[in-house]
Amino acid sequence: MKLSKTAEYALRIMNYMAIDEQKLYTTTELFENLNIPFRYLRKLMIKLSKSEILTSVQGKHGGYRIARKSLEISLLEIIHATGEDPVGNVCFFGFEKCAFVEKCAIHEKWTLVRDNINQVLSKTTLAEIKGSESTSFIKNNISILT
Amino acid sequence: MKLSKTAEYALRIMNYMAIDEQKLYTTTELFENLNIPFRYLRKLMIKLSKSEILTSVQGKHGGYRIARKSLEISLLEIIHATGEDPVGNVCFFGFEKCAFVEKCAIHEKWTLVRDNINQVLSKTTLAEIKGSESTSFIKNNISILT
DNA sequence: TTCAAATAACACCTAAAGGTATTATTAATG
DNA sequence: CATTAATAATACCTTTAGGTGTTATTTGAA
Ligand code: SF4
Ligand code: SF4
Repeated sequence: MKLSKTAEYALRIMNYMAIDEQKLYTTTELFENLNIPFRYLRKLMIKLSKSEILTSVQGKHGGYRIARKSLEISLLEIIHATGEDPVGNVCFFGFEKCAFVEKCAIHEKWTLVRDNINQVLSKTTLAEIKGSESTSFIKNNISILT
Repeated sequence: MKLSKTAEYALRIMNYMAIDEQKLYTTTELFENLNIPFRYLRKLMIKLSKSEILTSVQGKHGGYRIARKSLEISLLEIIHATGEDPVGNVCFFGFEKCAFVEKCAIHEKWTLVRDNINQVLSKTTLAEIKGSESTSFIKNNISILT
């Protein structure tokens, strides 16, 4: 189970910003800590700021601040803010309409798998997983502004 | 949880061919029943035939036959035959190396999700899910040879 | 009132998955 | 031995996710 890069990035961002919900974070600070391509990060921040989970402040000394109640939102909602749906409600074989006359033997099993994913993502809140200063990220890679 | 199109196609193919493990199936027959783009299907069949889960017979009256023990292989192995790995063993946030000093709160939960997917895909055999003549596919869409 | 430091907007580029097209090869059969 | 019906091989096209580049706008402060 791999989430899309974009979803992973959004989760990194929110997880990091949740450390201090008062603070205004600049894209540069996020870039230096989260190892996300700089310009892609900017684009993503703009997208996320349009979706109620964080707000932007323009101008000098501007930045982004996590929305008040973002700590109580689920990981699934964060992913949804990127415009994706990692769970879906699709056929195991990818058929548009069920192709079998009767349900095939994998149908229920697969439904349980999807339910499991859905549960974890929709019941886990940002507050539960957020990092802290002491568990801050290790910069694995050299980050260079492009 | 959506598998890739290619993985879904491979599963459709194997599931269908498992109905009669003796039979030699032509690409045309598969195309007419599985709603997979014709030329993409051909390419995929060649790929699958190189991976021990099915064998090809060339020439007139040729086709593909499911490998003897394919009924006992897992769904995961079928997906692997397409060159993909739907489970992975990656960080929830997509970090290459773990970015936290200590494991974050989502790590274990996400490991369980991946384990669940892995269990279902690796423990379910083709024999368990295979269709039969009576539960054959309904052709939802008009299929046109291109 | 100008400068600097931030976000916003828009357009473009790249890589990978998915899908097509064409030609070559194989082998049964009249 | 030519025909035909199948797979094999190779190359190319299309769409989309991911990533870059450039210019405009906002706003605090020298
Ligand atoms: S019964 Fe089988 S074919 Fe039908 S929707 Fe479920 S998984 Fe797909
Ligand atoms: S502990 Fe957290 S950051 Fe580290 S590998 Fe696990 S999910 Fe990723």
